[in-house]
Amino acid sequence: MMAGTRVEANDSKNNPADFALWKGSKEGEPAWESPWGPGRPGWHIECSVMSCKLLGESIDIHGGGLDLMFPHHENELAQSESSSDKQFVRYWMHNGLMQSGKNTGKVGGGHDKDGDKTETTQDDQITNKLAGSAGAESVKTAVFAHHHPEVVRFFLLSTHYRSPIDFSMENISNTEKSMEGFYRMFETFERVTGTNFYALESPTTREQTTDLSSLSDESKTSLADLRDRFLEAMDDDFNSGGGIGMLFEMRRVINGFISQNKLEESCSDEQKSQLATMSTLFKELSNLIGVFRKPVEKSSGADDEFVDGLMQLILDIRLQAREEKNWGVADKIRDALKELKVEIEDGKDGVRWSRG
RNA sequence: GGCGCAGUAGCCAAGUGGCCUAAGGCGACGGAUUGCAAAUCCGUUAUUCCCCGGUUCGAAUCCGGGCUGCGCCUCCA
Repeated sequence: MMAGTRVEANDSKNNPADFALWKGSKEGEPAWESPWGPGRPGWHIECSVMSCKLLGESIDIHGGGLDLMFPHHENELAQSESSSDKQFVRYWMHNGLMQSGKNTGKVGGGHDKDGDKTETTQDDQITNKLAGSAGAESVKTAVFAHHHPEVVRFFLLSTHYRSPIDFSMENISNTEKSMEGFYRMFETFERVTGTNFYALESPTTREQTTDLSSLSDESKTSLADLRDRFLEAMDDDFNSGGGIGMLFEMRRVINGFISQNKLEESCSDEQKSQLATMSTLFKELSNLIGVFRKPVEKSSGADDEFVDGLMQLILDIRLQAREEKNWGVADKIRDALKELKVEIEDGKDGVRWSRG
């Protein structure tokens, strides 16, 4: 590092590489007595101390944003090892920063980069909120108001942790859309087997991995291959994006099994059990990255008795119209409901509806 | 100015020397299915990986030089 290239070298330092271990406290700040007067630990000390106290003098993995490499992690390393005389960290994992197309900069940090604010989009508003001082709390209000945390998690995992990720409502919506197919698959699973996907007991260790021996050779081979590739990706520096690709492929295999054998129409006990095996493997792997562990609660009043009653009435009328081949009325009802963000699907075994 | 990260299809994104005539998702288009849709399944959608050189039998992947975006080199954490 070239000391003092951007900021004047500080005269009070004996060495330009020196950094503050202890800071004098300002008005109103918590302070402790010390040989140098009332003060508090410097930022780097806080982390060294907490890490040492809670995790020991040596730890396996230290994570953090790329932006903290210098000076924070380097200083932590220097002081921790000077103090303990032991290796502080075995592996450093630095994640790429989240950035947002226009108003770039790190999201949720303490810096206030003033960009030219010529026009304001929804993304800008949210980005501005994220970059504000309220930090984590505003992330919650801004993003989680529109998207379930599971979607946000999936979004973050869809790219490699070391890569920068572009934050935008469009990108998150895209992720949400891509995930709908998974939730629909779980619903189909329940219709076919009569049991809930989330109730499946899936293994949590590699040794106990789901036993695929009851499956046909074809499904067994493709699923085992996808499992191997998933684990290979995750073993390779936590390549969650690569792993997620395998999850999508497993979805296709499972949906294909359901579709080819017309399981929605009739399903033998053996087929139910095979479907459960496939889904268990899917659950095993997806749970590894922390998704699809528990049901996502419906946001709108899906279990509202009044709404249910009304919907039942409307769908009965539409069913009658369809039986009389009165497509005009049937389609009018479907279109009108769509306007109200209620989706209708005519399945083999009846009509399904869902609020968007 | 120094150091670091990134640049892959319309968009998102994996792949970092031969398995790449480059996963997967979204979108688009065709087919099966459907009364029509929706959902699902099948197929098509990058001879090419920011640009220019080089190394190599072989490069998206390595090296050199550009261009572009971002981070750090301040305070705060």
